[in-house]
Amino acid sequence: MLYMRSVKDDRTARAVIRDEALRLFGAHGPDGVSVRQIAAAAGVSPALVVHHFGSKEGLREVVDQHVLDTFDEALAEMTQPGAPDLYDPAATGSLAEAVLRHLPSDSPLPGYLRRLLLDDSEAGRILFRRLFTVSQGVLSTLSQAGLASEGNDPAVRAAFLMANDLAVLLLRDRLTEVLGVDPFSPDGMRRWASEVLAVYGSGLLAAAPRQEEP
Amino acid sequence: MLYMRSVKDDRTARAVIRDEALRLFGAHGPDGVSVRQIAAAAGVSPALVVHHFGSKEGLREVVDQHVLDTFDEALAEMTQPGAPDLYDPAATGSLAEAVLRHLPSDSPLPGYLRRLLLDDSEAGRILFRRLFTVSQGVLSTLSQAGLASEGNDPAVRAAFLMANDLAVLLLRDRLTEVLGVDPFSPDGMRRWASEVLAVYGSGLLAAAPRQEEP
DNA sequence: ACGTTGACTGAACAAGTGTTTAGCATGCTG
DNA sequence: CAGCATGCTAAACACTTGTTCAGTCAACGT
Repeated sequence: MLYMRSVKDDRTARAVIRDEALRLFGAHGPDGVSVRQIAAAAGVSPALVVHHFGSKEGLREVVDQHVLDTFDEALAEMTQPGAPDLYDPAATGSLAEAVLRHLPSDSPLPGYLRRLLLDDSEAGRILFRRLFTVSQGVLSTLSQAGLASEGNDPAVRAAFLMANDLAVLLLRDRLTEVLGVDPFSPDGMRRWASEVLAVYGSGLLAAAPRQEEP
Repeated sequence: MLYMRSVKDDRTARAVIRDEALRLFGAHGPDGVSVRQIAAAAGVSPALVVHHFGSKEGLREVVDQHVLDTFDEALAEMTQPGAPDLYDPAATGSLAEAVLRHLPSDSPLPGYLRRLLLDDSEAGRILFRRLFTVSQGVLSTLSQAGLASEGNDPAVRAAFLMANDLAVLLLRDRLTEVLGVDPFSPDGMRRWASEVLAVYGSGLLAAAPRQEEP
């Protein structure tokens, strides 16, 4: 448990520290992890952590920025080339899901993004604002395409859709427990998206259509 | 700042400690608050805290239980007598809001409930399960009254509605920032509920009706 | 009046925190 | 080769943490 770095690892020690910090911060929060734990996970001495990043706070800022960059990259990837996913009405409520599908299933990024959104940090504010802008853009595009209405209060409607979307990420573990299925698993995503689509499509009142077989 | 207790305060010191812990835990999380800070806020010595509660962990458990009890009380109040709020279709998406309206606007309870839902604690699991059951009950009742459909996947639909509802609580500060209005303020609740009602009523596609004037 | 119980405090303790310092290699550059 | 920066560590520092201990004070029952 002391030395976590595998024998073949061409990342610099600095990168290893950053990655382990990302993983541990995401899992337990910055206050729930000590510099010594990060150092042990990275297989280095505690002093090296502060040597590379100045302080624990400095490390946190670097990780924040790194996560923000990675997220932007993933977002740009799916918003630029053809963008079949984003502006598909069937994908309306799964913006976050779409981003997460671009990541390995054991990625520490979702957990860290979750904390960014929940904790009161500058990076979190930036992230949230960016997501809100995207949500507004999607709603606007759908509206112009005649696939949705912006409603009486477009800003609130965009916020509502985004909040609903993020709720799955924020409450993932809890939902997994009561539903018996991880909403981010293939099966869970199918079931969740199906209901979201039904409600967004024609409201709560509409009679349930037959289960469609693909 | 040292002695927070007002001169007239008939609560026992034990109750004062519990209340201050509730407030501080809700604001900064149990790990973000020291026993000394709680003691100072309550105007007592740190030793008295552990004298009454055994340990910091013991205090946390008592506060958890206290919050759970208070919440159940508030829930029972609005689910029993006539229950005009709960099973009103116009109140579908505002279960949490309805509970919060029963509290003073500066109550520390919402913040603590938020942490219960987000952190991985036993009390949080119980709370979430309880909320899920209520959501299922509401959906079932609305369905029997012909005011909503349970959809193809009633459990997921109930979870979806609950998650959307809770998202406002979890993201309150962030939403306040991008929208410029607190979604729990009278104005914010009106705007938010209006969009929720519109979407739940007839989906995203429906044309925006005229703003209704009461 | 005495003794016991309970609320309560100041001081101390062991453990863990982030950070500093001095020093050891190693490898590049003059 | 000398010199200097770089990556890195062990040890220590000052501080905070939760908790313990000995003891004071007031209230209450006998």
